[in-house]
Amino acid sequence: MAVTIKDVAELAGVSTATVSRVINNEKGIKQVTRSRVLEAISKSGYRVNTIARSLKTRRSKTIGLITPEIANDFFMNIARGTEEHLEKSGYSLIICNTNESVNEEARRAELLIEKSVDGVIIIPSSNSGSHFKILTDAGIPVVFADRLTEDFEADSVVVDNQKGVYLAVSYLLARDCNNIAFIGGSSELSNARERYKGYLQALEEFNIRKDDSLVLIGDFHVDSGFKLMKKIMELQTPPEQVFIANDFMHMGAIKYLIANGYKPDNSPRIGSFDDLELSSILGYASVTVAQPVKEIGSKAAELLIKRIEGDRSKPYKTVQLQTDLKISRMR
Amino acid sequence: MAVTIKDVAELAGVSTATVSRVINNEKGIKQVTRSRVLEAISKSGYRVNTIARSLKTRRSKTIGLITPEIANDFFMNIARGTEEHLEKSGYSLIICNTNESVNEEARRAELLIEKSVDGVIIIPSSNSGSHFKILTDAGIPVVFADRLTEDFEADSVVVDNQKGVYLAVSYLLARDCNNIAFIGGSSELSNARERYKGYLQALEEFNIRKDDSLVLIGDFHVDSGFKLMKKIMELQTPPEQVFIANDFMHMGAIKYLIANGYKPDNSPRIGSFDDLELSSILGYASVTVAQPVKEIGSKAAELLIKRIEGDRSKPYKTVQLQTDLKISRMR
DNA sequence: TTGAAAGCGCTAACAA
DNA sequence: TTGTTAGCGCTTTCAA
Repeated sequence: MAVTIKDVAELAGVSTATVSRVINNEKGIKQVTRSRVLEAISKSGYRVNTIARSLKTRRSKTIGLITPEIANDFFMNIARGTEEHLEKSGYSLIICNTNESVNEEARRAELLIEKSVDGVIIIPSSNSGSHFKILTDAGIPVVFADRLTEDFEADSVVVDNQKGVYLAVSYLLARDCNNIAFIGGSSELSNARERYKGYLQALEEFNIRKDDSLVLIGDFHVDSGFKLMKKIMELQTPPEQVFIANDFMHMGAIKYLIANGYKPDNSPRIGSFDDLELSSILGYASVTVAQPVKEIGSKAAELLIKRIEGDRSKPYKTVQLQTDLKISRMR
Repeated sequence: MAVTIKDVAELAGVSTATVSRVINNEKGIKQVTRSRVLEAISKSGYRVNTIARSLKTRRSKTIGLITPEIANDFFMNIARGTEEHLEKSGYSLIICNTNESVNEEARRAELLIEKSVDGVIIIPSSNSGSHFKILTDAGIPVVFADRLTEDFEADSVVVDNQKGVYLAVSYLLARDCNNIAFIGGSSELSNARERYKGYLQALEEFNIRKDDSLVLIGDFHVDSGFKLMKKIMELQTPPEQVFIANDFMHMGAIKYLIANGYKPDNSPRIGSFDDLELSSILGYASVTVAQPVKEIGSKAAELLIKRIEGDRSKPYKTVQLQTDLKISRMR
């Protein structure tokens, strides 16, 4: 049986209330008493029982992260930002993997309520978020990260996807090229939609008619990048540039090119969203829209803690982080 | 204020004890009573408060994962395996990032005790594990994953590192080559040591004298792979093969080769531990020792749950998973 | 500046 | 088969 506040109280010859006060660093305690308690604590090897504390205070100092995938570099960089920030404020992180399933999202939300988490950060796996209402109904604040849903509003941290792509594509258009394919993601994802908008916006600005055969929609996974790049290379005249809307599809596309003997100088240049370790070194890259991934996570944590510890009634707040255009090289 | 077991009891016209029994699916309850309670539960929107339950039962149904890094593909694949397994058994996962710092490891262990986790899975960041003793002292079972420590014993799940490398290197030696460099990791890490042993074992078997200029030790990160590959290519006569002991250094090495214009046919072939998405496609790879990453995590979870729910006094158990040798192609 | 005591929501003897 | 009740370890009034 572990040592409790009661043991400490006896040892120090004070009441449990006093021990509690010392633990919580309250003031209005005589210095002598405090040090007597502190000594009893270290002598006895006392450790708070946060479960008991939570039951009383109704705060678990734990927050949940609902993510479509746990073994995913991008999401886990968000998680890292979150964890670091929370850590500083004394919160722990429960990670829930949903495998991109809405059902799982709902189940995990339920579970997190039962765990009495103080707040939840969600990277939604689709457009629908109404199943997260149970969280706010239970009084648990929610922050969306990276993506938004269409039917549920909350605080959120996203990147300016449209602008990022717009700047990249128009950079390319302003140079040699007016022939840019686009490999995008499902319209189920807000960020995929925004990125596509950025592409269209750039075309429009340069008075270029959208060519439907150059717009391909994948699912943000490696395989689909591979397949769609194949489609592009099988066009009668492949474009000079291909803009790919996320890193995994980018990876797949490069795999296709390499596997089929397309060297950087006899294949389209690749513009992309997200940094990809090897890509620029391989020599296919033209431009890259880099996003502040960790910051998405830390900012989300910041927003969430503000909600938890501060005013919950304020209007929802959306933080939009800016991307960074990196020029690799042109043809 | 959330609805409690008491509210449900009143609504159903039974005692709280009965409600508790229904919630916990105990038998020996009249069918009528059970359904009346169930109805009251769904009508009232009752949800268990696991905090209160934990305080009473002294089980939090939560386990901690202490990992050197959270945004790391390898570790998070372990985490994924763990999460999936735990999920099925009704446990949640608190993830703690230690940034490869022993101090942080100790801090996080402390924190996890306060959180009353039922068990902890640790991917240690070094040889020393004595600071984890506080966990077992507090009655919390521990399982090491991927690596072992020298001064603290516990259940563990590792891969047969030595054999994996031994098989790979001797495969190479049995073919054309007797000229294999080795890029390894710090002797602070048990897996790095084992892999090196495997290299030595293979050399010995083929009666090849170890050439110290061909053994380079890095830190398992990308940069060090880059630098060490550079060193190798600057040798008077670079070796025919280089075996690289982890995926990040492998990545770094390939980066170096590409950045410096070494094509697959004018550079050493690369044998490696861990699969690397692009490597075999790029054409540098000779052999790869693939490890069952997710399984490390799920097996660790399995062991841990057994300890938690079963006998704690049995001798420590080490599960050694086997690797898989993948032949890419020879020169 | 300190202590007594109630109670957070649940489970588990024990009694009926 | 069900109910009564004590209590898990803590915080927090309220009173002293």
